This record gives sequence, structure tokens and C-alpha cells, in this order.
Amino acid sequence: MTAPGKTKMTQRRIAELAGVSQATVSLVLNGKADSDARIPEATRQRVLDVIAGTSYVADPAARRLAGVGNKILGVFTYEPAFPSGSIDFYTPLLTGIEAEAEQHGCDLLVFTSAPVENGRRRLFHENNRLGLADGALLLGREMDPVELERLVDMQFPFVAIGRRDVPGVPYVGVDYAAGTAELVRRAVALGHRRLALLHLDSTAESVLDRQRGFREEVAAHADIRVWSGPTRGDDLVGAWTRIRDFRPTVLFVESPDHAAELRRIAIDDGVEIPREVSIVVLGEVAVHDALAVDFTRLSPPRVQLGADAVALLTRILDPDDEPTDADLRRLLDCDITDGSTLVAVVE
Amino acid sequence: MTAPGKTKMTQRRIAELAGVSQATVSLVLNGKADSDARIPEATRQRVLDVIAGTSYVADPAARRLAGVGNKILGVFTYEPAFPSGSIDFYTPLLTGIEAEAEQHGCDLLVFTSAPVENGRRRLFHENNRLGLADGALLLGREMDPVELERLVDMQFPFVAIGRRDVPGVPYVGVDYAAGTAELVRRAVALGHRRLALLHLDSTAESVLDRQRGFREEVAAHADIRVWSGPTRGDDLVGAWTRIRDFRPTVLFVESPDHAAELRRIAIDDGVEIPREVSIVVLGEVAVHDALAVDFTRLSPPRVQLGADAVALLTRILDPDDEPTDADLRRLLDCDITDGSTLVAVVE
DNA sequence: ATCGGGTGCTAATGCGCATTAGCGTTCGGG
DNA sequence: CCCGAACGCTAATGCGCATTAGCACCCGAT
Repeated sequence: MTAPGKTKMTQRRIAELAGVSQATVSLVLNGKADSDARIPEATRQRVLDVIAGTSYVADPAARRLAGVGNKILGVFTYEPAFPSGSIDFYTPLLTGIEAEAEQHGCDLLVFTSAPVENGRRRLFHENNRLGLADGALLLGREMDPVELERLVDMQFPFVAIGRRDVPGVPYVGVDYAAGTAELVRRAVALGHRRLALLHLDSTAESVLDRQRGFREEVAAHADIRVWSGPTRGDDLVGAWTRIRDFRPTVLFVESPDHAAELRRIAIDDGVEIPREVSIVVLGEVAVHDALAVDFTRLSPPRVQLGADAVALLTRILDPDDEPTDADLRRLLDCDITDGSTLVAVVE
Repeated sequence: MTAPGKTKMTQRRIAELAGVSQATVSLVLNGKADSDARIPEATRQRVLDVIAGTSYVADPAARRLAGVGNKILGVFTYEPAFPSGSIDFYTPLLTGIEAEAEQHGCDLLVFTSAPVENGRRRLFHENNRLGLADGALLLGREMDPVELERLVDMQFPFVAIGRRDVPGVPYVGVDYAAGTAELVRRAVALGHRRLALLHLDSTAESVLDRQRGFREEVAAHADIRVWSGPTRGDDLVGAWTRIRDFRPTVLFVESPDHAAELRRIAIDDGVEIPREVSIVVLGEVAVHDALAVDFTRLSPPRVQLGADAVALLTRILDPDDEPTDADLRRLLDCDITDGSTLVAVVE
């Protein structure tokens, strides 16, 4: 009484079994009841009964081809989503995405097939399956602006996770500028006057935002001295040497890995952490277990980010909805984790 | 020079631009060169040039409808895949799945839309999109045998992760029986003669396999005394009380969470762990950070499991390949993590 | 008896693509 | 110079579904 085995189930077969036409089956399934397509309850029930006796499900490809939405959301990650290096970055996002997609009854199409070119995936390639999804979510620290423009051009519905500078790109991001500024305020309130910023050597929006938040907040105070520069993971000893001469009382470090390493180096150098030098971390994605140390740090609401992105995308896809510009480009507040590495300055 | 904006790109439009027919475009794109469908290099190049100047990509839905494969693998998880409770369980699997799918140029369709009914997802439901995928991977501790049968019936290509007792179900699993047996041997070699098995109260194949491995290996030794029973998380104190009277020298505990909790209870009860009572853990999925304790335990090769499942599925989907029964139902060796909680018995 | 209007459905079409049968053309051999 | 074969392509069809136009029927009113 389950699947009639061999032949593939189609609306036509259902129609035969129920003694109606294929069109009727479609109408029943889609609950249409226009003035020009009326199905009495008796017929409706008969069709539904037949369907219940089979394993029939509408072919999604055919539905899509016929022009209806599919409740499939594409998920594109610029780096492999699961491997350990990126796991802390993507997993919380995916948690939120999955939960929200479930709410909306959507499936997720993960574009794992995108070819990797010098370390990053390419969204557009010969056989991309973007078109199968109703819309797409883009995840990744950095995105190719050209690809984003192209998506905008072709009016493909999508949402980027993280603020993007490309015009017309809808996104849900994190207000790193405000978060960083708040951390600066806290440091200043604790008596810090000599701050060092060790940011990543990247032009990703999130990186620039943190620098901006830092710069602007620092400018709001008169007597603060600042040292600022990029750090590379392979020369942290050199970085430390340069910072030491500046004699900062607090380090703002973007990468948790670098922070952990610098802490080691400083301690080996005879500096007491955090009594002599506080450390604040601005990022939360660690390759190693750098966060074993209880750093005071920014904690972007990643799960929320994923969920909000899905919610926004479904709004974009809803023809009855007209998201405002503010909805389309939104920043979430960045939480701060109160760790033990930011303490008051002692004279 | 990128996307011509408005109108959707189709083979027909490409054909117009190149001055050929839609069929020719299709033939060029699919590299067909039958005796009855020849395209000279000049024409071929012209078509390709036109395509290069546009953002054209073949509509996957149409391809699918026209009967060609889509390189889309479905992924069905019986519980939500990402939320924290299941994260240790699914993430490694997904890591392997993603990597292998990438190798094969496949995308992953995650069926997040499956409705949840008393804690578990249902694969078959009114609007399931199984049919969009070429085949599917099934993940979960327990699977509904009825649904598995139905998949077999409808000859839908799929692979289950974990051994399944349902006839005709292809799977890649873990040899928990052998792994458990090996742990028993090690315990015996260390002088243990009174063993307690605290297994989960479940009839999942993996649970039964561990019990079987335990039972069979124990039977191979003459002088061993055994206590065995199910544990529930909400009455571990009671469980401990009952075991204590048995005076085991080693506990085989299936759940890491239960193991951590029992260790606590035993220590509070004045028992020295592991000097007086060793503990061996048979599972590796912990809700809490139970594995903070360095338990001696089974470590199934999860990443490998995911990758192998994908590899098998693609073999099933390959019309030129004919996997043997042994290929279709395979168990991977279970690693053992040498922790600090299994020690020699002292008299 | 006739006619308007409501009722219950179906035939037909198109979505974008892959595929097959076959048509018009050219070219080489006799 | 004619004919068959190879060549280069296209028209036509179907995949499974959603949707629209409209047909056949019946009922009540005139």
C-alpha cells in the first residue's frame, strides 16, 4: 500500500487513478479555488485519497520550471564550511540558518561544488546551480565585489552575511565599529592612555570597521597615545619588539590566535599580563584554542546573524513584502565578553 | 560586458545571438559529437564566445526535468544538524561529506524543511524535495525502518550512515562490536575480571552492536563476572548504587555524559577513579563537555565515515559502476583513544 | 421552450533543456 | 555530369508541472 514500485509517480498517473485530469490534480494540490477553477469537496477528497495511497511528491524541478518558488535557499561559503580551520566561524552561522530555515519550511542547498581558486571559492562557474535556489545566502570573511555586483545586476535575490560596501547588496552584519569603540571607552575608563591596535592586514569590511571604531573613539579623547599597525602570524616576535618600545598599557588585537601568541611572547619577555599590559581581542575566530585564555573580547551574535539573514532573504522573496533600505542593510549590536585580560592601570 | 541585465538568459537567446538553433547550443554545451550531430570547431567556438560574453548558466531545474543528473546530493539528518546538542555528532560527518562532495563536484541539499514530530524529523512529508537530489545521505542515531523500506522500494539511491538492519539498505558504518571487544580484551589483559556494562536504553543498531561485542568477548573468557543494564541520565545515582554492590573493577559506559556523571558520583562516594574502578567509554557524543576527562574510549572515524558515504553514493549513482554487496554494506574499523581511565587492577 | 448564468471540470500551453530524426547542402568518385 | 555519402545543422518532441481559456452541462427563471 506504499509505493507502487517501478514507474515514477506523476500527476498524470494520479489523475488516471482518480479518474480526473492532470490539471485537476494540480489544482487540488495547490489549493486553487478561483472562480474559474472550482473543485467540489468530493472530487478533492478523491484525489487526496489516491495521493495518500501512493508515495507521490511533486517533482521540484518541474515545479521550478513551471515558475513557482521552491523553498530552497542556497548557501555559499567562500571557504569550505566545515573543515576545522573555519569551524568556529561557520558553525554558529549555520546553526542560526538551519533553525530559521526550518521555521520557514525551507531546504538549504550548499554549493560545495564551487571550484576553489587560490584558496577561495568562485561563485560563478560553468555549471553553477545557483538557479535552483529561490535565493542565496553568502558567507565568508571576504567576498569578491565583482561577483556581488553581478548578482545585483542579474537581480538574483540574496543576502550577504557581514557588511558589504558594494551598492545594492543586502546584508546583515555586525556593528564592529560600535563594539570596538565601546571597548576603547572601557579601557579609557580604566585609566588606559597608551593603546596599541594590532589589526589584520586585510581590507575586509569587518577589519576596516574595527579600525574605524577604534580611531573615532580614540579621537574623542584628548590625552590618548596610539600605536597602530597590521600583524602577521609569522612575525609576532617582531611585532612585539616594536610595540614594546611604545610602552602601551593595553593591546587591542584583532586575531585571537595572535593575541594568545603575543601574550606568550610578552610573558616570556618578563611582562606581567594583564597587570602591566591588558589585552583585548576584537575577533572571535580562532584556529587553535586561543580562547582557552579568558580574553576580554568582542562576541558577535553569530547564531542570530545567520537566523536574521534567512529571515531577511525570505522577506525579499515574499512578493507581498517590501523591505525598506534599513531592513536590507542592517547591523546587529556586537556583544562584549567580559574576560579577565582588561584591568585597571596601576601606576 | 557581463550580464545583459533584464531578460533571463536561455539557450534560445544564446542561439539567437550566435545565429544558430537552440539545439546547437545544447549540443555544444554538452560536448556531444555523435555521427548524427556534428558541430565544426568554428561554430562551436562562436557559440562558446557568445556564452562567455553573458552570464548564462543552464537552468538546473530544466536539466533535471530533461532527465540528466544534477550532481546534487541530499543530506537528511534525523535531528537538526547544527544545534549545540548534536554538534559533535554531525559536524565531523559533515566535514567528511563536504570534502568528498567537493571532490566529486556535487552540491549538497540539506533537508531542513522536514517537519519535526516528537523530536525526530520525518523524511516523507507532503512537500518533500527528495526528488531534486540525485541521491541522498541519511544521518542520525536512529532511523525509521519504515522510511528506509520505502526508500528501498522506490529505488531511490541513498546511503545510510551507520549500520542498518533493514534489507537492501546500503550503509557505511562503524564496527562497534569489534571495537568494544578490543576494549574488553584490554581490560582483561589488565587483570579485570568483574566488568559492568552500562548501555543506553535503545535498540539502535550501534547500541546493540556494542552490547554484542561486549557479550561475545566476555564469553570468550572463563572467569569473568558481568553486570549489565541500561542507564538513564536521570537516575545515575540509583544506577551507581546497584553497580556498587556488584563490586566491578571496570565500568563500560556507553554515554560519555553518564560516564562523567558516574565518575563524579563514585568519587563523592569515596571511590578512587581509576585506581579502584576503571572507566571505559563506548560512545563519543557528549552533550556537555564530558570528554574534558581523558576517558579511555572508542573513537569512530567520523570524518572518514562521511567521506566514504559520499564516495559510495556516487558509485551507486554512476551507471558504469556496479558496487558489490560488500561495497554496499561496509563497516569501518573503530579507533580507540588511549585515555587515563583504564588501568591495571591492584589487589 | 428558451436562455442566462453558475458549476465542474479539461485541453492546451509554456517553462528551459536534451535528444532524435531528418533535411538541405556540399563534395568526391565514377 | 550525376549520384551517393558525408556534413552541418535544425525542427520537433518530451520531461512534470502550473495556469488559463473555455467547453459541456444543469438549474432556475422567463
